[in-house]
Amino acid sequence: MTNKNDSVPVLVAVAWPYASGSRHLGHLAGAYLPADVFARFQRLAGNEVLMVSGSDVHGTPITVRADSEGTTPSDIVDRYHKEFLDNWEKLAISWDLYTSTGTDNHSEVTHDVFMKLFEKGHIDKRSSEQFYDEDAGRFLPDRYIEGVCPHCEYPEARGDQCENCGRTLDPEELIKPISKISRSEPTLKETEHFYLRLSDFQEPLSKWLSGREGWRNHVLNFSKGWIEEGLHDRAITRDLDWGIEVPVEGIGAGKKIYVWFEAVIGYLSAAKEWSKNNGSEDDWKKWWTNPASRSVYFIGKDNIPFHTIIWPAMLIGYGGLNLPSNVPANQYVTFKGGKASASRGVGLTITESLEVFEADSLRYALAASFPEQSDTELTVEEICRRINEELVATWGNLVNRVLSMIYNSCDAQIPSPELRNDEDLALLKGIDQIIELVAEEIDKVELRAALQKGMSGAAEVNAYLNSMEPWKLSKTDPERAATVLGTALSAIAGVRVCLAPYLPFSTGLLNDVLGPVNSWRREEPEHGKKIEKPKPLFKKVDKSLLGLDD
RNA sequence: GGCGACGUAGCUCAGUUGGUGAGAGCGCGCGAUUCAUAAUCGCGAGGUCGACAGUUCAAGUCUGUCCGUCGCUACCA
Repeated sequence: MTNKNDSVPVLVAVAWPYASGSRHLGHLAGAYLPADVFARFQRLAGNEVLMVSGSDVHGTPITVRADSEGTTPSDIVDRYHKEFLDNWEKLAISWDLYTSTGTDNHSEVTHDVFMKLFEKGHIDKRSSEQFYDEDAGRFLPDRYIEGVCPHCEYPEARGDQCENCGRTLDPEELIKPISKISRSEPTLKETEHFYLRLSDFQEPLSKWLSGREGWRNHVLNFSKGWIEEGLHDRAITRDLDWGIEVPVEGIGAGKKIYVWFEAVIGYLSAAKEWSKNNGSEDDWKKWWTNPASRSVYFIGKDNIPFHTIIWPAMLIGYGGLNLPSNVPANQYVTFKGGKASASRGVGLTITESLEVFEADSLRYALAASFPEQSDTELTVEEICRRINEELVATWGNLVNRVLSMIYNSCDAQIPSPELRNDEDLALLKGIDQIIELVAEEIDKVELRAALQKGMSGAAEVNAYLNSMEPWKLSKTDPERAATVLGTALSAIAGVRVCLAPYLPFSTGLLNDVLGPVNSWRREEPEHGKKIEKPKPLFKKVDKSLLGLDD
């Protein structure tokens, strides 16, 4: 296992939340929370973690939303960026930097990557025809064009897809296309765009992917499938007002870098921004150019090709930067069988959830259901059940019963470890083994199994107490009772280490008694120390008060 | 339509490269216990591993077909 002597830099790269609307529990369970658990563990294991992300502030859905609300894209972005920051604070997501793609730094880094790929010939310029709105004086994104669907004759099909029959469309296929902006008929007009020559990277990517070990099967299969179908060059500029400027003269006004190209660069630009903020401009290289560094990308499965194909292609083209060590993409959390979606009202948003659940309780319930291998069905009922029947009953109650007994029958003093017998030591040995096993699981990003393993430690301590019956010993053999309770408290200190990455708030509540968790091992409680009258770590959820129709 | 995945106890899910009688948590039943947020501990019932066919000495695990569910299909990212 890792320790201080062979500390490894670990880049924890987290999907950039799209500032087009509230994020929901699927996003939280899919990317942000697993990343936080992983990062917290790596820090405790003594590794140098850099965990970065930020709000993705560009892209069509944001402009669409702004238009429909009669406001500006930056208003939309500000609103949701603020909401996200509030979400992260309430959940204690431990970013080293949470920024946005709207910074000057991000533009500069994006331009640098663009120009390097351009100079190396991996980006070239091509002409194509696109719909142009004469009245509005602008080119139209596909979804700004409406018309009659050629398949089902639905009258309000969008240029990218018909909502009625579900087929994907090209805008040229629409019968009687009209611009959503001016309601006039758009005309096809020639426009020039830059393309990323993904086809240049077919071979190196294929080779790179076939050497990946320890990756999740669905991630590898999906990525290899993409490559086998053949990689197509993709346009990386758009005729838009909202986005990052194209850093080349003479391509024409009103062109911006397409958001999929610049958003992934955020991982790099955020690392550089963090470096500048923290004094040493070159610190980012520790995670990006040092071959011993690990970079782990936490994303949902819908983002897989961008992180296993496109971003690696850009990195290979750029040269000298680390490719992803692992992309443990999660599957979906589903609600009533369907993918969570805030816009369609499926499932809860993070903000809504935090209004009814304590942060640690929510973190526990989601972590216990991380969709690591397959889509996982989640309901409000299930979240309550996880909290009340597992978290509170097994762990919260364990802490409370032990502290209460120490408070009531040991003079509120942490007992001495001196008189421990073989049974006591066997319990602690078992807990220490669990701590090691949990470390292995988390390091493999098997976070759900690791949490269950940690909770099994709490069950072992409960079993130990039931067998020792310190509440009886306190009447017949107070000294032995104290030893048992001291042993149980020490075991709790061990279990707490396992749960610390998952439950930062309630772990912190024990700091007064046990001291802070500073490393990945059980610390013996300070005997003789006085404790306060214990309070429960968690509140039970009263389902009847929730009033939620999931 | 094409591609990817999923379909294992009432529920949510695990099941490395095919190999002793199929697992966990919760729920349920019985018993123990009463220190603790009516919490805990022990035991138990419960599954022809979606269907059919095939490969093999041996398949939940490989192959094919079918049924069902979900997602993607490149201008959402």
